[in-house]
Amino acid sequence: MATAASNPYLATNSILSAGSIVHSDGGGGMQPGSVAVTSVSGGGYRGDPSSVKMVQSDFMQGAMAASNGGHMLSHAHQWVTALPHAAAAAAAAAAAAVEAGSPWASSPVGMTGSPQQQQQQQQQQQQQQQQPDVKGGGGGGGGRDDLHSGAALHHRPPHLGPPHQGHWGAGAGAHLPSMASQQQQQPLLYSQPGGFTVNGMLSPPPGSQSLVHPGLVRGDTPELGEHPGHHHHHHHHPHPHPHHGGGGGGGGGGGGLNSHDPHSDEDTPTSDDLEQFAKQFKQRRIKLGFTQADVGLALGTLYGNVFSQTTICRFEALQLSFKNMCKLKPLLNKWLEEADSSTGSPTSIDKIAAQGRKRKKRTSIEVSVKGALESHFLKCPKPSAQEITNLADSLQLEKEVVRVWFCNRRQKEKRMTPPGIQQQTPDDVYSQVGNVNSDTPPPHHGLQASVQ
DNA sequence: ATGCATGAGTG
DNA sequence: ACTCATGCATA
Repeated sequence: MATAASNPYLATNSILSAGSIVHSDGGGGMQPGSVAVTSVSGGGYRGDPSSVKMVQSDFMQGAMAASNGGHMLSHAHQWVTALPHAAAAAAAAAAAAVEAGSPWASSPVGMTGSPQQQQQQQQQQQQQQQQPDVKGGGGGGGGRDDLHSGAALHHRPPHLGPPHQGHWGAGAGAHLPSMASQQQQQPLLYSQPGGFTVNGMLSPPPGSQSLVHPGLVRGDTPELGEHPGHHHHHHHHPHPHPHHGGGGGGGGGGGGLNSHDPHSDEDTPTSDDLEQFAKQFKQRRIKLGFTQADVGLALGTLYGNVFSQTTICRFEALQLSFKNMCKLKPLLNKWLEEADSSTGSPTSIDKIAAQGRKRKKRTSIEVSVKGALESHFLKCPKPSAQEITNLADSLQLEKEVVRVWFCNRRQKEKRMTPPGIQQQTPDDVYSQVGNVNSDTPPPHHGLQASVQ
């Protein structure tokens, strides 16, 4: 629509324009109430070309793209600008630093029915190993995706599943114990530049060797068990679980060692575990006085993977895919341990700032339009290119916007935590026994409980 | 807390 | 072009 026509994005750089005007797409068709507007934030973005320090993750991506021949998928149009030159240099450095040795345990796994299957068996596990490369801990180089595991990727039988997408939490039902394929990512710690102590908030105890045990020992893994027989018994016990000690303090002196949770670190997390953990995590985090953002940064300084507030938030709310939850749990768990062990640490977090990437301004879609999209989604979650085009046309939105909307919508369906399914009372155990596949009805969100 | 966006990896 | 993991920018 107008936006497309006017092509606001390229203009760019214009941060200046921002401030006050909304880019007028007006020309064409902006009628109140019918189109999407893209809002401009006051500052636009903060591009700081001079910043040498980039967030690792971004940096990595940039580097990779570059090395790829710089061929980023060309989308319709790119709103981004080129990468800062700094990236290149940094990349080189990182590359040099890279060294092999990825201790990733390869867990042989087998996982089969993934809890979240979709009606069409598309590729779901493809992403299991998204980044095979080893990137060592070079100075700072850890990318965000250094983890990931499993190497095994075997196609699963196309058993057509029920058209339901299982929400893992939901049904609570069947969580198979074995969907694991978990990995443990290597904790690469990057060597910090000498004299530059960037430790996050918690200073690791002097002999902190903590992170380095990859733990690959566990015998190989079980193969899993996905019994074809699909008899899933879900128990779904609410297990109130014994809190592990903690307590803050409690233990102070002790020495105690009861360590607690049965499933603490590595072991296959089950949905319940995750749910449990997330809850506890949030609670402790708050108690300790950290924000979600703090945690995200701390993970970066501690383990080399920075995460945003968003991700932490989603983790706590269980709004990530099962796999993703599993990936993050160990890291957060580690943080938690460190965090509450260190009393009164000076939460010093150095701000890393900046990334100089420009993003397309967020388009806000009108409610009415959203409604329309919703309806279409119900009818057809995966519209063809052509359909997207018409739809976009009729709604007066850019095609790209519509496409993305659908992608995001699908993701939302997948990750589930239909808010609402948290844990129910023990009684429900009975109720579930019979339904083999109790598909989770569309969890209309609506109730979200926990507040923060 | 979430909506829209980007990009790597896969077909 | 899609899925998935993530995150900036917002509400």
